[in-house]
Amino acid sequence: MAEATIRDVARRAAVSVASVSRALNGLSNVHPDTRARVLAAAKDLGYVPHAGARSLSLARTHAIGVVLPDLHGEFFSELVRGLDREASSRGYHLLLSNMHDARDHAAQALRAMRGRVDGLIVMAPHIDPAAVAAMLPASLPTVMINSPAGAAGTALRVDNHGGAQAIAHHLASIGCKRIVHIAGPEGNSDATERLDGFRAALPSSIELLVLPGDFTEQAGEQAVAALLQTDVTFDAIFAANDMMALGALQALRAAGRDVPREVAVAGFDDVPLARYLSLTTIQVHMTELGSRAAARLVDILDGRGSGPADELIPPALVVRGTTVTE
Amino acid sequence: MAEATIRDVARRAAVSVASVSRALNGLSNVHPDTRARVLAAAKDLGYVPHAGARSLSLARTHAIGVVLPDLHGEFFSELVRGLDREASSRGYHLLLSNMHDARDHAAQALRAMRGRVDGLIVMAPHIDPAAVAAMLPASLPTVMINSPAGAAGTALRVDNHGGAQAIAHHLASIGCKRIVHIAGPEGNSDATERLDGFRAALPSSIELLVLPGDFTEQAGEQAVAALLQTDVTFDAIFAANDMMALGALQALRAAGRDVPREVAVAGFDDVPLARYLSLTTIQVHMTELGSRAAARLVDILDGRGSGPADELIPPALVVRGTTVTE
DNA sequence: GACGCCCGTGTAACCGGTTACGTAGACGTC
DNA sequence: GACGTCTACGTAACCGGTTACACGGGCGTC
Repeated sequence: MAEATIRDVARRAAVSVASVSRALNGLSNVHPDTRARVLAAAKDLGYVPHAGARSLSLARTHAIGVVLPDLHGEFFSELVRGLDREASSRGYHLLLSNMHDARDHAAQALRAMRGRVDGLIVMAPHIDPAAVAAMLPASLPTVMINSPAGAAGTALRVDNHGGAQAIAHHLASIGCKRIVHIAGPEGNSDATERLDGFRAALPSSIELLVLPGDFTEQAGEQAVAALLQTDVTFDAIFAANDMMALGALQALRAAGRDVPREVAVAGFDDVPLARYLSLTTIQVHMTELGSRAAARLVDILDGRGSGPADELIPPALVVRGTTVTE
Repeated sequence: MAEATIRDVARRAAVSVASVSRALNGLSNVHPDTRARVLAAAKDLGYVPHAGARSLSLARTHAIGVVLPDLHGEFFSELVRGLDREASSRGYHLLLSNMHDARDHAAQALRAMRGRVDGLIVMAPHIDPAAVAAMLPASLPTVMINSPAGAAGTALRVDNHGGAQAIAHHLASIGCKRIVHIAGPEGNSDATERLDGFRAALPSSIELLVLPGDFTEQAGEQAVAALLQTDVTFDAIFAANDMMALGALQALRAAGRDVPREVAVAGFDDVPLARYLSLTTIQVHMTELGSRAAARLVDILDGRGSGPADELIPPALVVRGTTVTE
């Protein structure tokens, strides 16, 4: 049951631990015979190096910490897939840690990473960047994903502003005049950037009504259902994310409104569902965002460090059946 | 830049490292004054314990390794969400490692876990359980998810057999006579169990045609498209998973076949998309599977070990618009 | 044959924590 | 005042690797 240690191997091969270490790590200054004896002994004992001990003496864990908020569905899996793909191909593991609601719990989570990982990838669109920076264990290189502008360390961000602009231009081009925006959670930087970008690109001839939301499908549905009870008229809905747009679609369908003829609908993210339900949206390639972030961090860790320059991931407008007839 | 160590704290508080350790870990035999001095020193220096060193001396990492095959979309995120929820609530982190295709790469991945984690959660429906057992670093408690029957250690499995039976009964009850099954990848235990269960529950009066597949949407679409070119007739399709069922739906729609009137379609998994596209399927609650697996493992690790008894997660039939008119 | 060099190997310090064990001092008891 | 006990604390070993440094022996050179 007890695992063999390097000393057990040394004993069995009748050499010192130093030689075992050298032989196993492929250093050159080991006599072929010795190496063979060591390899044989290691095999006999089923020896597997203890990664923890190794990390301690090398000061290198070959793991990167990933701290994410409570993401839903595809968004999460695509991001993690991208992170994992890049990390594992470059010899790193991923240590996952969800940063739930509470602020101090988050600090806790970040601190716990010290000595466990070589670097951090943090996504915290709902937390003030300065606060995040303060929580980071110094000396852990960090790449931020979609954090509010001006965050510490390297940052990769989706171009929310540009994406929302693209939607604005698109809706304007198909002749919408009275647009409803369903916003994301208060204080969420993705949400506010989308609204800002949208507002900035909208011709003054177009009316804009902003409703509160929280990124959930339910919020989108309820907001639109409530709106339909009033006598407010509108010919387009732009939701701050796809799930709310889908909720909006359901409410419209339930009320018998024709999409896109009476009301055009657009979202943001391009979750896989969007394709099925033919939702016009902004494609945010989460997999790529993930792999770019991991690549960036690993570059830094391996000393190929490209400075702290930020990177903006350009999103693409995907026009589908909820804004134009097919 | 360099992080403070426990010895730095000791120096600053003018006590020994032992006292620092005791004070920080809340042991009782420390004088209040000493504890206060230590706490102050630690705070001044921004001291954060080095988890790696701690693990080494305690022989406890408080991390659990998660080794999964290349899962897609919701399936992955739901499972990980369940794992994470349970693990983090009980003080454990998740160390992710995708087990891609290659067999020896998998062994590598598993071995690399030694000294990094306290236990493993492994999902390997495509690998022979004996082979997996051989790859496991002895002494790492392991919980298998959906592995072929008879795997080592504790195992949690979705009741594929029972789920497929439910589909068989359902299709029979709505009068289907000639059913096409689109199978999963060769050698995948989920896939074969589903087919076996289905076949076993099908009355002999019903014809069954089995087509090969690989769990991808494309495979489902192509299989059905090809089938439609022939003069084979059928009134139902049961795909081994939802994604293939969705592919099948597209092929049918493209060919103008009426679902469910001409052809009933059913899948397996109940991915979120299934609800939107109104696909009849078997609900596999991945989140629960994940949290149950994590709970099981943590119980073992914390000594609350409930033996190696296996657990079967019962799936539920969800009847929707692709088999009955709404 | 003395010297220097290189190769292969072993000894022991080190990474940063935890903790068994020893001990000094305060206190109580007879 | 000798002795036992208890409390608070320090010393050093230990977890399992890596590696700087020392060293012994074989070999070539003058």
